[in-house]
Amino acid sequence: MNDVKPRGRPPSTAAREKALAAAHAILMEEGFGRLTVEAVAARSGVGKATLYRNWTNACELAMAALIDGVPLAQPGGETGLKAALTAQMQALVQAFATTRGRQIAMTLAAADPESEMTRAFRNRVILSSREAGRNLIIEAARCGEVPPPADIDTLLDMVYGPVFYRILAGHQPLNAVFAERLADNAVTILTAARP
Amino acid sequence: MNDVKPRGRPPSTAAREKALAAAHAILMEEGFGRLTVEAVAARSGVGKATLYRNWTNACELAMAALIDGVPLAQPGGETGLKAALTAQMQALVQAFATTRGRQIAMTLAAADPESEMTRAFRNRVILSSREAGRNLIIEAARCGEVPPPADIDTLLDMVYGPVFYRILAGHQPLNAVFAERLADNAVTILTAARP
Amino acid sequence: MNDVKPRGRPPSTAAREKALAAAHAILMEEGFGRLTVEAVAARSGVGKATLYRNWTNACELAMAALIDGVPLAQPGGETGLKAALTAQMQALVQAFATTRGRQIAMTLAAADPESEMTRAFRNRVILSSREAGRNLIIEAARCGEVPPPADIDTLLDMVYGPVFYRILAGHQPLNAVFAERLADNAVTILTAARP
Amino acid sequence: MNDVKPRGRPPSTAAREKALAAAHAILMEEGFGRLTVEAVAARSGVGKATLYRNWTNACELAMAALIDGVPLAQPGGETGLKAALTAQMQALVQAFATTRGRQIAMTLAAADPESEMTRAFRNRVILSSREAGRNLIIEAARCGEVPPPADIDTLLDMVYGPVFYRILAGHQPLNAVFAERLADNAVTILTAARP
DNA sequence: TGCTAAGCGAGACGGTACGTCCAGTCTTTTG
DNA sequence: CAAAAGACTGGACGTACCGTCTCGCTTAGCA
Repeated sequence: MNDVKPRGRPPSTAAREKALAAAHAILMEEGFGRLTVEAVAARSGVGKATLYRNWTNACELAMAALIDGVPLAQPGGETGLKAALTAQMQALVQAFATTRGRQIAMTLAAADPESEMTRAFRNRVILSSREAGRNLIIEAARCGEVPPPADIDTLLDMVYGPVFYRILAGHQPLNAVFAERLADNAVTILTAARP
Repeated sequence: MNDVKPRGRPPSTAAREKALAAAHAILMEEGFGRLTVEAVAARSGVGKATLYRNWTNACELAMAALIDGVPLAQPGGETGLKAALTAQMQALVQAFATTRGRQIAMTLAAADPESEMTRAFRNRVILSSREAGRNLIIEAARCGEVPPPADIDTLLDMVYGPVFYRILAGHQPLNAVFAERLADNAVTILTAARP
Repeated sequence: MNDVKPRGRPPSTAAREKALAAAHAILMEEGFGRLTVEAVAARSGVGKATLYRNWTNACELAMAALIDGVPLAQPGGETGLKAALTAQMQALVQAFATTRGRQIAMTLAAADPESEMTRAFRNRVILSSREAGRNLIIEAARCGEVPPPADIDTLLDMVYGPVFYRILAGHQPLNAVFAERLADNAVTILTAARP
Repeated sequence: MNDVKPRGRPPSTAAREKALAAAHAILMEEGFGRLTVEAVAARSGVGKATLYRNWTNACELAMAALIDGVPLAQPGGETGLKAALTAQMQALVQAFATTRGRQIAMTLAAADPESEMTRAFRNRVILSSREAGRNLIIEAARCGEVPPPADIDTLLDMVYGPVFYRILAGHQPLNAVFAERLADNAVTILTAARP
């Protein structure tokens, strides 16, 4: 077993929470560029050393702050793949068509791609909706609503990738119509699979 | 007309070129995080003041350095939309499946979205391939090869967005098969338009 | 002979005058620390190259600007060495108990002591009053009013040095009483010379 | 009382000492003009921020470096005001007839006259010898060696001012004979007081 | 109850880069 | 051909954060 009681004062969860709250507030109010370790320390009242004890740099702290609060698409009672996918995409687009969306993209771009925290952030924030979509499609295929997809990963990227593409490039708006069209086209690809 | 001869010493194109070359080298050798104005000045022998006279910050300098050197998809003599699109996507994926790809994504994420330079960078580096794809599709529709697309913007985002999605999230590799599948699915959507 | 007609556009005395005027204004309004070549160029409309053609650096330009305008003690019709010396010292103290006094001290301290311009500045601005005092004393000795001084240079330094000492150290004010006491003590030293 | 324990890491005296030593070395080897904050940081290994935490600019740093190391005139066992004063003046002249003398004058001229550090510098470096001289004279008057001086401040300025005058203007050398003559004249003024 | 280990805030430390200012030089066009 | 205009390299400025390191003070489990 590995539950040897550690000696000494235990790490303070209060400090972690205050730090995350301050980081989140700075991200929303001032943006990723202002999210410095020093600023979080000053705003939260947590010492810099404590921050470095919990996160290796400001970027990881940002990711930790952003992980909480991304609303997971609740299943919903939609009937039919198209309706369910459309609902999920609209929720996603709404969640990312905000300040937070761009902050998330910037954070991910700046993060060390090898880091453990980056992996967790990707899975929890970027790819969780993609996995939800995968489940919808697999379920629909299991029910015989659509044929089993040939390359589901590419398909998923074609549904979820455009959202981040528009956040990054900003050439077109993120809105409900866009979400619907993405879902539509996904179903088109699925059903047009050669029999 | 507004072609009054400017007085004083004209800006040195040599300085600009040296700066861009140094910036490009740093980007490729050390990454976007090391592209500081100071480093470019030191490496290029160009004064910091001259750099600030030409670009407002290191990020714009990075964009300027990245604008040159992105290979535009040459038209190619492919016959048929699917072949042409596949060829273009494979070239794009090859171009971005490198260090440069991630650097470009990071640069764009870090850039001020309102800046003039950012707009130019987006158009020249991120969206130029998208416009090439648009031309391919419009031409195919004009020839009657496919029906005229209902929402070509969403369709284009579904083709080009996934490339940047994979660069950013890194959950799946960028390779030729992926490029082909994207092109395939795009044609599927186009041809499946309601009869 | 050396009067070969110079070819080309003759040096502009107007440029020199504008430069000196601007330098003087900056010295009085903003102080010696703000007297940069760039500031003089900007304020006077004279090109930097022209300034460097006429003065080797900002400090020399400052000295040139300060040379003009120091009021030479007019002989005055005072009778008697003590009265004449007192009058002269009071005029001097009045002239240096201003912004200009401190600027002059700073300029001299910052100047290259070997430079030609520094020598001229010293002679015209710092030492001219000392020479006037020397003349007063020599004249008085010639008239038999006082014995011929043993070491007139030390005596002169004891009269004029304290003025700059107080400017530099600022431990005591420069005023008319001080000027009078200096003159008194000088006469005391002169008359107390052992016969 | 006001002895609240300071929180946080205490300032490092080692850093201060290293900085002062480096500043002093630069002053002596390269002169006041080369005493930049950057140079002190580079030479001492102390961070720039630490320097700015302790001194507001390079000039104050220079003054701090010059304060230490000015040899205070040791009382000496001279008998008689004239001998004592001569000895003190000769020591002073010897101390200032070096590179240091001019550096000190330049530093004082360049300093902000209002600053706390400037005041300390003046008192410790410029005026300390003057106060020593004041004590000699007061003591001699107390012993009945000379009459009590009418205006001791002016007298002191006439003794010590000429030293800085010669440093600044450089029209005459600083040497032992000059020191002796200053002391002589001072005693002459003192003893010639109205009977 | 006291000991001891570890986390805590605060804040100074050596650094790196920032963006600005100015020095002094060089290269244009204008008078 | 000199003056003016102004861009150039170079270097110091003073600031902001970085990530590390003492400090003195909790806050716990262990003795």
